[in-house]
Amino acid sequence: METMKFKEILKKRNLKATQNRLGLLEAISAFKTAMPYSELQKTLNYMDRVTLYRTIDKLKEQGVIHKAFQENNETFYAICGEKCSSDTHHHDHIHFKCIKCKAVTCENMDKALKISLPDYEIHKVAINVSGVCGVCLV
Amino acid sequence: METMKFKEILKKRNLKATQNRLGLLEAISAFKTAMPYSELQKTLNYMDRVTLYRTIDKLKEQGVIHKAFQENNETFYAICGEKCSSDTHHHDHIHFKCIKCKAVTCENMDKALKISLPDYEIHKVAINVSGVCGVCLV
DNA sequence: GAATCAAATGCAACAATGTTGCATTTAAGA
DNA sequence: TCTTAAATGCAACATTGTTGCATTTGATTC
Ligand SMILES: [Mn+2]
Ligand SMILES: [Mn+2]
Ligand SMILES: [Zn+2]
Ligand SMILES: [Zn+2]
Repeated sequence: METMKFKEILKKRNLKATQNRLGLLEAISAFKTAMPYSELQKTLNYMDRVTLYRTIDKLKEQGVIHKAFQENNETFYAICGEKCSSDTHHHDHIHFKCIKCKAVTCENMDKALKISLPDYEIHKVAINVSGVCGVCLV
Repeated sequence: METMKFKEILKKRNLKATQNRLGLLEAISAFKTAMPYSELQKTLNYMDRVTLYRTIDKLKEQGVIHKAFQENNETFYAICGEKCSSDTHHHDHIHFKCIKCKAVTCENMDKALKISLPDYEIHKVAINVSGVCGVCLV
Protein backbone atom coordinates (compact mmCIF):
# COMPACT_ATOMS: atom_id res chain seq x y z
CA MET A 1 0.00 0.00 0.00
CA GLU A 2 0.87 3.62 -0.10
CA THR A 3 0.45 3.93 3.64
CA MET A 4 4.12 4.86 3.93
CA LYS A 5 3.74 7.59 1.35
CA PHE A 6 0.81 9.06 3.25
CA LYS A 7 2.68 8.91 6.55
CA GLU A 8 5.45 10.93 4.97
CA ILE A 9 3.03 13.47 3.58
CA LEU A 10 1.42 13.91 6.99
CA LYS A 11 4.77 14.24 8.72
CA LYS A 12 5.85 16.85 6.21
CA ARG A 13 2.76 18.85 7.17
CA ASN A 14 3.31 18.35 10.92
CA LEU A 15 0.18 16.26 11.25
CA LYS A 16 -0.01 13.11 13.36
CA ALA A 17 -0.35 9.99 11.24
CA THR A 18 -3.49 8.74 12.92
CA GLN A 19 -5.61 5.77 11.85
CA ASN A 20 -8.42 8.09 10.82
CA ARG A 21 -6.25 10.31 8.64
CA LEU A 22 -4.54 7.38 6.97
CA GLY A 23 -7.90 5.72 6.48
CA LEU A 24 -9.29 8.80 4.79
CA LEU A 25 -6.31 9.16 2.48
CA GLU A 26 -6.41 5.46 1.55
CA ALA A 27 -10.12 5.78 0.84
CA ILE A 28 -9.80 8.77 -1.46
CA SER A 29 -6.80 7.22 -3.12
CA ALA A 30 -8.60 3.93 -3.75
CA PHE A 31 -11.61 5.74 -5.19
CA LYS A 32 -9.49 6.88 -8.15
CA THR A 33 -11.65 9.90 -9.04
CA ALA A 34 -12.62 12.65 -6.59
CA MET A 35 -14.64 11.11 -3.77
CA PRO A 36 -18.04 12.39 -2.70
CA TYR A 37 -18.59 13.06 0.99
CA SER A 38 -21.38 10.50 1.23
CA GLU A 39 -19.01 7.80 -0.04
CA LEU A 40 -16.38 8.86 2.46
CA GLN A 41 -18.90 8.52 5.23
CA LYS A 42 -19.91 5.05 4.05
CA THR A 43 -16.34 3.82 3.68
CA LEU A 44 -15.16 5.36 6.94
CA ASN A 45 -18.25 4.52 8.99
CA TYR A 46 -16.04 3.35 11.86
CA MET A 47 -15.05 6.89 12.61
CA ASP A 48 -17.22 9.46 14.30
CA ARG A 49 -19.11 11.85 12.02
CA VAL A 50 -17.63 14.87 13.77
CA THR A 51 -14.14 13.44 13.46
CA LEU A 52 -14.66 12.97 9.74
CA TYR A 53 -15.53 16.65 9.37
CA ARG A 54 -12.55 17.71 11.44
CA THR A 55 -10.23 15.35 9.60
CA ILE A 56 -11.33 16.72 6.25
CA ASP A 57 -10.92 20.30 7.50
CA LYS A 58 -7.44 19.71 8.84
CA LEU A 59 -6.14 17.91 5.78
CA LYS A 60 -7.71 20.56 3.61
CA GLU A 61 -6.18 23.50 5.42
CA GLN A 62 -2.77 21.83 5.38
CA GLY A 63 -2.83 21.26 1.64
CA VAL A 64 -3.15 17.47 1.69
CA ILE A 65 -6.59 17.26 0.08
CA HIS A 66 -8.82 19.77 -1.67
CA LYS A 67 -12.48 20.26 -2.43
CA ALA A 68 -12.81 19.34 -6.08
CA PHE A 69 -16.49 19.99 -6.68
CA GLN A 70 -19.67 20.92 -4.90
CA GLU A 71 -23.14 20.43 -6.32
CA ASN A 72 -26.51 19.86 -4.70
CA ASN A 73 -24.88 19.65 -1.29
CA GLU A 74 -22.62 16.84 -2.41
CA THR A 75 -18.98 17.76 -2.00
CA PHE A 76 -16.16 15.90 -3.75
CA TYR A 77 -12.64 15.62 -2.35
CA ALA A 78 -9.36 14.80 -4.07
CA ILE A 79 -5.77 14.39 -2.93
CA CYS A 80 -3.55 17.36 -3.67
CA GLY A 81 -0.52 17.27 -5.92
CA GLU A 82 2.99 17.92 -4.72
CA LYS A 83 2.79 21.67 -5.12
CA CYS A 84 0.17 22.33 -2.45
CA SER A 85 1.38 23.55 0.91
CA SER A 86 -0.13 24.61 4.21
CA ASP A 87 0.07 28.17 2.94
CA THR A 88 -1.63 27.84 -0.41
CA HIS A 89 -3.30 25.31 -2.55
CA HIS A 90 -1.60 25.58 -5.91
CA HIS A 91 -4.16 24.37 -8.38
CA ASP A 92 -3.52 25.05 -12.01
CA HIS A 93 -6.12 22.50 -12.99
CA ILE A 94 -9.85 22.48 -13.51
CA HIS A 95 -12.54 20.17 -12.20
CA PHE A 96 -14.77 18.16 -14.47
CA LYS A 97 -17.97 16.35 -13.59
CA CYS A 98 -19.42 13.81 -16.00
CA ILE A 99 -23.20 13.95 -16.12
CA LYS A 100 -23.33 10.28 -17.14
CA CYS A 101 -21.00 8.42 -14.77
CA LYS A 102 -21.07 11.25 -12.19
CA ALA A 103 -17.31 11.00 -11.77
CA VAL A 104 -15.44 14.15 -10.79
CA THR A 105 -11.88 14.42 -12.01
CA CYS A 106 -9.00 16.89 -11.82
CA GLU A 107 -7.94 17.86 -15.32
CA ASN A 108 -4.75 19.64 -16.21
CA MET A 109 -4.86 22.39 -18.79
CA ASP A 110 -2.45 22.54 -21.72
CA LYS A 111 -1.89 26.21 -21.24
CA ALA A 112 -2.78 27.92 -18.00
CA LEU A 113 -5.61 30.27 -18.89
CA LYS A 114 -5.39 33.76 -17.55
CA ILE A 115 -8.41 35.48 -16.05
CA SER A 116 -8.18 39.23 -15.82
CA LEU A 117 -10.55 41.71 -14.18
CA PRO A 118 -9.40 45.32 -14.44
CA ASP A 119 -9.15 47.08 -11.04
CA TYR A 120 -9.65 43.82 -9.17
CA GLU A 121 -7.08 41.85 -7.23
CA ILE A 122 -7.45 38.17 -8.07
CA HIS A 123 -6.46 35.61 -5.45
CA LYS A 124 -8.11 32.36 -6.39
CA VAL A 125 -9.70 31.02 -9.56
CA ALA A 126 -11.88 27.91 -9.59
CA ILE A 127 -13.10 26.46 -12.85
CA ASN A 128 -15.80 23.79 -12.80
CA VAL A 129 -16.85 22.13 -16.00
CA SER A 130 -19.57 19.58 -16.57
CA GLY A 131 -20.29 17.43 -19.59
CA VAL A 132 -19.53 13.92 -20.76
CA CYS A 133 -16.21 12.28 -20.06
CA GLY A 134 -14.08 10.34 -22.53
CA VAL A 135 -15.14 6.95 -21.22
CA CYS A 136 -18.85 7.72 -21.42
CA LEU A 137 -18.59 9.27 -24.89
CA VAL A 138 -17.83 6.08 -26.83
CA MET B 1 -40.89 49.92 -8.43
CA GLU B 2 -39.87 47.39 -10.97
CA THR B 3 -42.76 45.19 -9.93
CA MET B 4 -44.22 45.53 -13.41
CA LYS B 5 -40.97 44.43 -15.00
CA PHE B 6 -40.88 41.33 -12.79
CA LYS B 7 -44.51 40.51 -13.54
CA GLU B 8 -43.69 40.57 -17.24
CA ILE B 9 -40.66 38.35 -16.75
CA LEU B 10 -42.74 35.83 -14.82
CA LYS B 11 -45.50 35.87 -17.41
CA LYS B 12 -42.96 35.29 -20.18
CA ARG B 13 -41.86 32.17 -18.28
CA ASN B 14 -45.42 30.98 -17.65
CA LEU B 15 -45.06 31.46 -13.93
CA LYS B 16 -47.79 32.97 -11.76
CA ALA B 17 -46.85 36.38 -10.44
CA THR B 18 -47.39 35.54 -6.79
CA GLN B 19 -46.57 37.74 -3.83
CA ASN B 20 -43.76 35.42 -2.83
CA ARG B 21 -42.09 35.39 -6.22
CA LEU B 22 -42.35 39.14 -6.63
CA GLY B 23 -41.05 39.57 -3.09
CA LEU B 24 -38.06 37.41 -3.81
CA LEU B 25 -37.22 39.23 -7.03
CA GLU B 26 -37.60 42.64 -5.36
CA ALA B 27 -35.35 41.47 -2.55
CA ILE B 28 -32.55 40.25 -4.80
CA SER B 29 -32.89 43.31 -6.97
CA ALA B 30 -32.68 45.67 -3.98
CA PHE B 31 -29.62 43.86 -2.66
CA LYS B 32 -27.62 45.08 -5.68
CA THR B 33 -25.00 42.30 -5.54
CA ALA B 34 -25.76 38.59 -5.51
CA MET B 35 -27.79 37.81 -2.39
CA PRO B 36 -26.85 35.11 0.12
CA TYR B 37 -29.55 32.63 1.08
CA SER B 38 -29.40 33.64 4.73
CA GLU B 39 -30.21 37.23 3.78
CA LEU B 40 -33.08 36.08 1.62
CA GLN B 41 -34.47 34.18 4.55
CA LYS B 42 -34.18 37.22 6.79
CA THR B 43 -35.77 39.59 4.30
CA LEU B 44 -38.52 37.19 3.33
CA ASN B 45 -39.25 35.85 6.79
CA TYR B 46 -42.98 36.18 6.16
CA MET B 47 -42.87 33.28 3.76
CA ASP B 48 -42.57 29.66 4.72
CA ARG B 49 -39.07 28.17 4.64
CA VAL B 50 -40.20 25.39 2.32
CA THR B 51 -41.86 27.87 -0.01
CA LEU B 52 -38.64 29.86 -0.19
CA TYR B 53 -36.77 26.75 -1.32
CA ARG B 54 -39.42 25.90 -3.87
CA THR B 55 -39.60 29.48 -5.11
CA ILE B 56 -35.84 29.60 -5.61
CA ASP B 57 -35.90 26.24 -7.41
CA LYS B 58 -38.70 27.25 -9.76
CA LEU B 59 -37.22 30.62 -10.67
CA LYS B 60 -33.86 28.97 -11.13
CA GLU B 61 -35.09 26.23 -13.43
CA GLN B 62 -37.04 28.76 -15.52
CA GLY B 63 -34.02 30.98 -16.05
CA VAL B 64 -35.16 33.93 -13.92
CA ILE B 65 -32.44 33.70 -11.29
CA HIS B 66 -29.21 31.75 -11.04
CA LYS B 67 -26.88 30.48 -8.36
CA ALA B 68 -23.93 32.85 -8.46
CA PHE B 69 -21.67 31.37 -5.82
CA GLN B 70 -21.54 28.69 -3.17
CA GLU B 71 -19.07 28.61 -0.33
CA ASN B 72 -19.22 27.15 3.16
CA ASN B 73 -22.87 26.26 2.68
CA GLU B 74 -23.74 29.83 1.87
CA THR B 75 -25.32 30.11 -1.57
CA PHE B 76 -25.63 33.41 -3.44
CA TYR B 77 -28.38 34.14 -5.95
CA ALA B 78 -28.56 36.74 -8.71
CA ILE B 79 -31.16 37.74 -11.28
CA CYS B 80 -30.49 36.43 -14.76
CA GLY B 81 -29.88 38.60 -17.79
CA GLU B 82 -32.14 38.69 -20.81
CA LYS B 83 -30.49 35.77 -22.54
CA CYS B 84 -31.46 33.09 -20.04
CA SER B 85 -34.41 30.88 -20.87
CA SER B 86 -36.23 27.98 -19.34
CA ASP B 87 -34.08 25.74 -21.52
CA THR B 88 -30.63 26.99 -20.71
CA HIS B 89 -28.94 29.51 -18.55
CA HIS B 90 -26.72 31.46 -20.89
CA HIS B 91 -23.92 32.75 -18.71
CA ASP B 92 -20.91 34.13 -20.44
CA HIS B 93 -19.84 35.83 -17.25
CA ILE B 94 -17.85 34.85 -14.20
CA HIS B 95 -18.58 35.20 -10.50
CA PHE B 96 -16.39 37.16 -8.17
CA LYS B 97 -16.39 37.14 -4.38
CA CYS B 98 -14.57 39.87 -2.49
CA ILE B 99 -12.86 38.54 0.62
CA LYS B 100 -13.14 41.96 2.28
CA CYS B 101 -16.72 43.13 1.74
CA LYS B 102 -17.96 39.57 1.03
CA ALA B 103 -19.97 40.82 -1.94
CA VAL B 104 -20.53 38.43 -4.81
CA THR B 105 -20.90 39.99 -8.25
CA CYS B 106 -21.45 38.86 -11.82
CA GLU B 107 -18.62 40.09 -14.00
CA ASN B 108 -18.60 40.15 -17.76
CA MET B 109 -15.47 39.12 -19.58
CA ASP B 110 -13.94 41.19 -22.36
CA LYS B 111 -13.34 38.17 -24.50
CA ALA B 112 -15.16 34.92 -23.82
CA LEU B 113 -12.46 32.51 -22.75
CA LYS B 114 -12.52 29.07 -24.29
CA ILE B 115 -11.99 25.98 -22.22
CA SER B 116 -11.04 22.86 -24.16
CA LEU B 117 -10.61 19.30 -22.97
CA PRO B 118 -9.67 16.86 -25.73
CA ASP B 119 -12.04 13.87 -26.00
CA TYR B 120 -14.52 15.45 -23.61
CA GLU B 121 -17.89 16.96 -24.38
CA ILE B 122 -18.26 20.22 -22.51
CA HIS B 123 -21.73 21.36 -21.52
CA LYS B 124 -21.33 23.92 -18.78
CA VAL B 125 -18.45 26.01 -17.51
CA ALA B 126 -18.52 27.84 -14.18
CA ILE B 127 -15.73 30.19 -13.20
CA ASN B 128 -15.53 31.43 -9.64
CA VAL B 129 -12.92 33.98 -8.68
CA SER B 130 -12.14 35.41 -5.27
CA GLY B 131 -9.98 38.35 -4.33
CA VAL B 132 -10.44 42.03 -3.53
CA CYS B 133 -12.97 44.14 -5.39
CA GLY B 134 -12.40 47.61 -6.82
CA VAL B 135 -14.18 49.37 -3.97
CA CYS B 136 -12.20 47.61 -1.25
CA LEU B 137 -8.86 48.07 -3.04
CA VAL B 138 -8.54 51.85 -2.56
C1' DG C 1 -67.55 40.27 -10.92
C1' DA C 2 -68.32 35.18 -9.89
C1' DA C 3 -66.89 30.45 -11.03
C1' DT C 4 -63.18 27.33 -12.12
C1' DC C 5 -58.95 24.79 -11.55
C1' DA C 6 -54.18 23.91 -11.76
C1' DA C 7 -50.47 25.84 -9.54
C1' DA C 8 -48.60 27.62 -5.42
C1' DT C 9 -48.44 27.74 -0.49
C1' DG C 10 -48.20 26.49 4.55
C1' DC C 11 -47.63 23.10 7.87
C1' DA C 12 -45.93 18.95 9.89
C1' DA C 13 -42.63 15.61 9.94
C1' DC C 14 -38.42 14.05 8.56
C1' DA C 15 -33.40 13.45 6.91
C1' DA C 16 -28.92 15.19 6.17
C1' DT C 17 -25.38 18.36 7.05
C1' DG C 18 -22.51 20.98 9.90
C1' DT C 19 -20.93 23.01 14.68
C1' DT C 20 -19.41 23.35 19.65
C1' DG C 21 -17.86 21.93 24.31
C1' DC C 22 -15.75 18.71 27.02
C1' DA C 23 -13.90 14.42 28.86
C1' DT C 24 -10.94 10.67 27.19
C1' DT C 25 -7.56 8.56 24.19
C1' DT C 26 -3.50 8.39 21.32
C1' DA C 27 0.65 9.35 18.61
C1' DA C 28 5.22 11.37 18.75
C1' DG C 29 9.25 12.67 21.07
C1' DA C 30 12.14 12.51 25.11
C1' DT D 1 8.19 4.04 29.76
C1' DC D 2 6.72 8.80 30.58
C1' DT D 3 4.83 13.10 29.06
C1' DT D 4 1.96 16.12 26.62
C1' DA D 5 -0.34 18.38 23.03
C1' DA D 6 -3.15 16.91 19.50
C1' DA D 7 -6.82 14.08 18.06
C1' DT D 8 -10.97 11.63 19.02
C1' DG D 9 -15.75 10.28 20.56
C1' DC D 10 -19.94 11.58 22.42
C1' DA D 11 -23.76 14.52 23.43
C1' DA D 12 -26.30 18.28 22.27
C1' DC D 13 -27.48 21.59 19.16
C1' DA D 14 -28.27 24.54 14.79
C1' DT D 15 -28.90 24.90 10.02
C1' DT D 16 -30.13 23.18 5.63
C1' DG D 17 -32.86 20.62 2.56
C1' DT D 18 -36.92 17.24 1.36
C1' DT D 19 -41.65 15.07 1.06
C1' DG D 20 -46.71 14.52 1.50
C1' DC D 21 -50.96 16.56 1.92
C1' DA D 22 -54.67 19.78 2.87
C1' DT D 23 -55.68 24.63 1.88
C1' DT D 24 -55.22 28.90 -0.62
C1' DT D 25 -54.53 31.81 -4.56
C1' DG D 26 -53.86 33.79 -9.11
C1' DA D 27 -55.01 33.49 -14.01
C1' DT D 28 -58.58 32.31 -17.17
C1' DT D 29 -63.33 31.80 -18.76
C1' DC D 30 -67.76 32.94 -18.54
MN1 LIG E 1 -8.41 18.99 -8.18
MN1 LIG F 1 -24.11 35.64 -12.46
ZN1 LIG G 1 -18.37 9.67 -17.48
ZN1 LIG H 1 -15.10 44.27 -1.71
